[in-house]
Amino acid sequence: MRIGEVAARAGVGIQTLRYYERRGLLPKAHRHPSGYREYETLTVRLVRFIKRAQDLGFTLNEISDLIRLRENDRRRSSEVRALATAKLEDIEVKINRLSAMRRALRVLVEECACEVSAPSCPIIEVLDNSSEQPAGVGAEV
Amino acid sequence: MRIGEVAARAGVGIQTLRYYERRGLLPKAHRHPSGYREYETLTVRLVRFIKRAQDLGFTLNEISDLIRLRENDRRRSSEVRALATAKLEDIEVKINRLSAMRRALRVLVEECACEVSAPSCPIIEVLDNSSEQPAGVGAEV
DNA sequence: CTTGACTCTATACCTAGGTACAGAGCCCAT
DNA sequence: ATGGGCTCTGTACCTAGGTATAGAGTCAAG
Repeated sequence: MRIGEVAARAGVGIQTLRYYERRGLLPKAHRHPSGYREYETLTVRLVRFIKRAQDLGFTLNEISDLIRLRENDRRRSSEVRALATAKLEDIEVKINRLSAMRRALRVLVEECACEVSAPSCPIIEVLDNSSEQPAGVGAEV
Repeated sequence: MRIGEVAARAGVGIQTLRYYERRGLLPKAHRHPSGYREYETLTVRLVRFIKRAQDLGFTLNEISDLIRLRENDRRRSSEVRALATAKLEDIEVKINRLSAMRRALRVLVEECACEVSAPSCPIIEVLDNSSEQPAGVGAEV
């Protein structure tokens, strides 16, 4: 698969793929004698993963960490494990905060639905407290 | 409360607050005769909300929408409701994707814990499928 | 009544994450 | 064997979201 097809399938520009390669987010592509890059289909999924992780607020460096986690499984396991655990906590926090936002928005939608004005603003209120326990406690999905 | 205190409490720079005001994310601050801005304590929470929402992958424009939702509760309710519902769906998607990442990372942490190598990579695998369920919206990128 | 910390506006600059040329080399259907 | 459409490298440019600097005014403790 050549770069244009990967780009089309993953929904990004060609430049972006080359940029990711330079950044080390994508492995150096295998090259044809002509110099053309050749990709496996896995790459498409990898790129989609990157875009989604970005949409979840991770930076490219963080995403790089996440991706690298998969290659290292066995070797240097304590180090890898520490990183995975740290990322896991970040994710828990994000989930908690999003859950809080969801709750607030649901209240808002219901209020709008029955044309009754809100007593106070749920959106900001909820986020004040409900997000600092990254131990799978609050709001399971 | 003056701008420096708000900045310190919210954990951002002074410039950032002025920037948010210019962007319309924060309401125009009330002014002293001297020209100094005066803030209520609510502003600190509002700013923290903004930073957290950013960390969850929302742009300042999207955050602006979210903030504006609270003021509009009753009037133009169908419009507000539509926006709130749309945001709610974005949030569901994010939560689903984060949950998928969490599942994948948990697998990884457990594998590392017992020193056994992974059969395949959970991280990218999981994200392929598990994120498109909230109200049949086909994730555009 | 001065001195040091704070604030004002305006403008310039910075990083992250792309995106767009320019000029050249492939590929392949006609 | 050639023209249209790929791809290559390299460099320049762009947007979002700040961050820093300059030059001037303000506040309050000593």
